[in-house]
Amino acid sequence: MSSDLAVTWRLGYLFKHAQLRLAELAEPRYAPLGITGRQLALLTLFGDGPPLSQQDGAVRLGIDRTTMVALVDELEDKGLVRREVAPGDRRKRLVTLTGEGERVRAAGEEATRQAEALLLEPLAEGDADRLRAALHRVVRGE
Amino acid sequence: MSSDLAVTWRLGYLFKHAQLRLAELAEPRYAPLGITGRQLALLTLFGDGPPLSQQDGAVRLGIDRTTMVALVDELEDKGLVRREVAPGDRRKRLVTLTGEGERVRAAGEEATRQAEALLLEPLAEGDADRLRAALHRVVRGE
DNA sequence: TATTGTTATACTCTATAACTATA
DNA sequence: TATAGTTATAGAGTATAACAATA
Repeated sequence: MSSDLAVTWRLGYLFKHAQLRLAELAEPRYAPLGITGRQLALLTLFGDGPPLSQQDGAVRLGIDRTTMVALVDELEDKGLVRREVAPGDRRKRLVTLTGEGERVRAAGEEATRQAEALLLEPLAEGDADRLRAALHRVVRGE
Repeated sequence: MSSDLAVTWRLGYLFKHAQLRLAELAEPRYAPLGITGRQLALLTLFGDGPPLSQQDGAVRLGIDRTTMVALVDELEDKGLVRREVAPGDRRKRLVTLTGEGERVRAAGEEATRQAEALLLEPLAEGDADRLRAALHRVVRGE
């Protein structure tokens, strides 16, 4: 199957295939909740900490603000989030979770924990923690 | 910028952004060679070990065989690879590198080493090796 | 019948440009 | 003038279906 060619040790290959395997494990667990992994990422983002505008959220996720519009539309259509005009700046729309959105977020995060645990199963516990910490440092660039 | 919200510790987020940062570092180094990262991945795959058919290569990279057709077309148009009918099975096309393809592959792999080194710069050397090994085990699922 | 390569087609994801409203 | 949100549109990247050649 994946053999052991030089290409399988390149970071680009490893990041891509780690992502593919994680999606295989996670998406079937999100499906019963009626959401995709990307939609859950938004629920996690907007459900955590002080309310963010769409623009703020887009920057944090590394996506374009026009992409954010479509994603928020999807969640609003499902009744999982609300747009609210920001007090103090009427150009901004703060995105907050509805009760149902909060419920789906909690269930989705439990599904995420399960999928991540399965993905990391081949690693000893300390190695799993070190993997996550190393990725976090690399992504932050410090 | 990337702050320290819960979402930034999810593996899905970390894999995606690690990939984005790597691409930012690598693509400018590939550009002078006239290739993209994906094209270099093919040169690395087909330049390593015994000749592979398009189908074999597609399976190893985790892409569809119809996608492979288009990618090989690109490299063939640039004169970097050749298609050869497989001796013993006239349905198969073995993909091999031209002299120029081999030259570009070598230069590209040096560029990859530089980009990976920059990405992993925040980590101690042992941690970098452990990151790569942990990803490899996770991707192989064992 | 099954597999490999190919083509045509469609779908997903994303970004760019241009617009409205607000600052 | 600049920023936030929106819409329309276009470009990657990818997959599905159907076909020809070969096994």
